[in-house]
Amino acid sequence: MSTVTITDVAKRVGVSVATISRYLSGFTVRNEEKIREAIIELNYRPSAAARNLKSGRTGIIAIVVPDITNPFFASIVEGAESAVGEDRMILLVNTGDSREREEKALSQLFGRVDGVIMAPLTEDEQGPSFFSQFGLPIVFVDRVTKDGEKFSSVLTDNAKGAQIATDYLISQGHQKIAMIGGPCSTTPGKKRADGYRTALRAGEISPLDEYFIESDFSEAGGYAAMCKLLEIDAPPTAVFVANNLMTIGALHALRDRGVSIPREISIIGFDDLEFAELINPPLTVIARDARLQGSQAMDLMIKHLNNGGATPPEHSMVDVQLVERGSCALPRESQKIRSNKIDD
Amino acid sequence: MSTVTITDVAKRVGVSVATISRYLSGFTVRNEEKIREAIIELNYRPSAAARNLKSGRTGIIAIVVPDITNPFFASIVEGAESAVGEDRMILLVNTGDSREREEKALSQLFGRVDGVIMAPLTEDEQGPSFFSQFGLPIVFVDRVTKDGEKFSSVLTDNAKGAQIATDYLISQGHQKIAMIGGPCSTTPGKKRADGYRTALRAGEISPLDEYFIESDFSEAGGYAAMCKLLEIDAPPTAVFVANNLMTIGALHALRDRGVSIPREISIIGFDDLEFAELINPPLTVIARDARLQGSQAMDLMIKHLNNGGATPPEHSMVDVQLVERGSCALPRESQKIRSNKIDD
DNA sequence: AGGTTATCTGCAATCGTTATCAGTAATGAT
DNA sequence: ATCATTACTGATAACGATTGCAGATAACCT
Repeated sequence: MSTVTITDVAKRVGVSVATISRYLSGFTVRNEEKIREAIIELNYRPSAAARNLKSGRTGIIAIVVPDITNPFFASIVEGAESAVGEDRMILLVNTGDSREREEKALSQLFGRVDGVIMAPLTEDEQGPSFFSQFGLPIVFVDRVTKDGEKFSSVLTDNAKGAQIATDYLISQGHQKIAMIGGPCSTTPGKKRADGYRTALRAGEISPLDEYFIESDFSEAGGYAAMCKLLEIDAPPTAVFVANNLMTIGALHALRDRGVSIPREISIIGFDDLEFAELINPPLTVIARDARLQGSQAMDLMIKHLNNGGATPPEHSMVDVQLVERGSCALPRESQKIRSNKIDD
Repeated sequence: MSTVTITDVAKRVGVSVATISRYLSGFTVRNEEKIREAIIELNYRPSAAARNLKSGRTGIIAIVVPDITNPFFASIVEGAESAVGEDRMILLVNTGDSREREEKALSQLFGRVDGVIMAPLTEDEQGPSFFSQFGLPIVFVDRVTKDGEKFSSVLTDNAKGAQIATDYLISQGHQKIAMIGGPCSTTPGKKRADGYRTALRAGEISPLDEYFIESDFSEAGGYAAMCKLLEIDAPPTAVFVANNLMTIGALHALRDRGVSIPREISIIGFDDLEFAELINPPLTVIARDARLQGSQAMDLMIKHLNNGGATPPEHSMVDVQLVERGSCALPRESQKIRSNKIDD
């Protein structure tokens, strides 16, 4: 039924396939009217496969993210989608934080897409030219890898964000400031930890190993990390949590143990949440425009493709800002927690 | 560089392209070892485009959703992704609630994908065989259209969910029960409104027009609707909100006006939220397994494709359940609100 | 009308793969 | 040694579109 080819249209009109093809490509041809009619009557749609084969272009850009249910990545995807334009589409790959799937996806993507926008799982672990081997144009978003220099990227100012968060806590009088971080093998994990330590040192507080927990950017990880922090002899009076999912986990942990925010502990998250104002107290966060990151990545990719893949890598940086709400306050109650713990 | 074809491999090994092709398809050939080596050395990857052209299959399944940043749809996508299997991939289209983009996507998808899993925007408005015209296998998820009978679908038991929610409010003693609904042109919008009314009648409460607001499933819509409800002379003592985004909006509205939940008003949402336990009070909702809906839809699609597209449409239904938390209570304070309003 | 452009046209090659078909080599049976 | 069977191979025609080339038609000028 739906196997109408350009030949069928040509026969119907009584011209050669070349003429139909030219009509489709926008050239002026003699029987435009009849061709238009024939196409509609036959319900002809050009075969994408055949076009790809001839042109080598697919009109599809892949976007590879670790977890689409993370609102941050969903926003990146939405941003990319909004910038993709009329004549291209997005192919989504959700790697589910599996490196194996990430690699398989990349190799399957070859030939199916014109380019890949991706948030890679880790910086290290792969060889230095791991991503080059696939022969695909890549734009990294949110995270880079060792061969980051070879490809364009759109990052957040992670270090700055972490620094602002930590500074803010210091300015409120906190000294015992903990951090629940992401994997240091990832760009945001590493940079945010750096920013945290830089701010501490600038505030003449020496970073304690005990107060830094390297977690995994997941809700469960945030939960576990917060529990661990609460069990320390001298628990922190404030915690900076390095991403949204871990923040949710941390909040759950605090809620389950009945720890009051910000009376007993102050908390600041990285990445805003749709419901940050709705929780009690409203959550103070470091926010950034994820949609913008996605659309910028797409812009970079399209620019690259439209230039025949001849553009040099470009690196862009999205700004962060502090959104003050109610989850941080003076550390006046910190003694109380400590004495409680000593009773155990 | 990356233009290594099957011919190159054949030359290298000293056999014909046919042999290489057969090797790739799993037949036993004489020089397996040499072929394997040559493929690796040359970094040969079969052209997806050429294969598509020959076979007519792309190995790609599209998933079309109105809004990927809605956690519900993100979960559907994740579920579908998890069930897609080794040899297929997912192409995501985010229509942004635009019917124009939905239609354009569908026509662009033809030939690029083997099938489409979609949550259509509206049931009506399009002609009865609108979706048939594209000649694509479709599985509807969450929503159906007029030609729903022709295609498989995976729906939620929307009416039942709405009924349970309303019953629950009635059982707590509420009489003035409002609903913030979705567009009645959509399946969930219509069915949930039906369930709400059915439950009211069963409880011998006659549905008031004033208490039913047809909104648009968006956060802003939920906000506006809740504001409207609060301005009624005899405002409701309980509200059933028909989806997650509108619930967020409604909560924001209540918060902005300082209305206390559940003291002054009880609220129950449709679709659970990651943070439902974190808000104050924890939100009572009707929950369902969105991931499961996604994976079931994918299963149906794959089954259909593997049978050569010869399977009859199947319709499956995902169950709902009440998750009691703290946002609903007895309507004891309702008089107070009313008297306030009379003062105006 | 005749000659020169300017437009448009059809033919056929091409993209990289798979499937068909006829053919060759190896094996086994007699 | 002959023939039948099996197991593999290579040449080639598709798949459906695009494009360079050469030829045809139309338009334009004197």
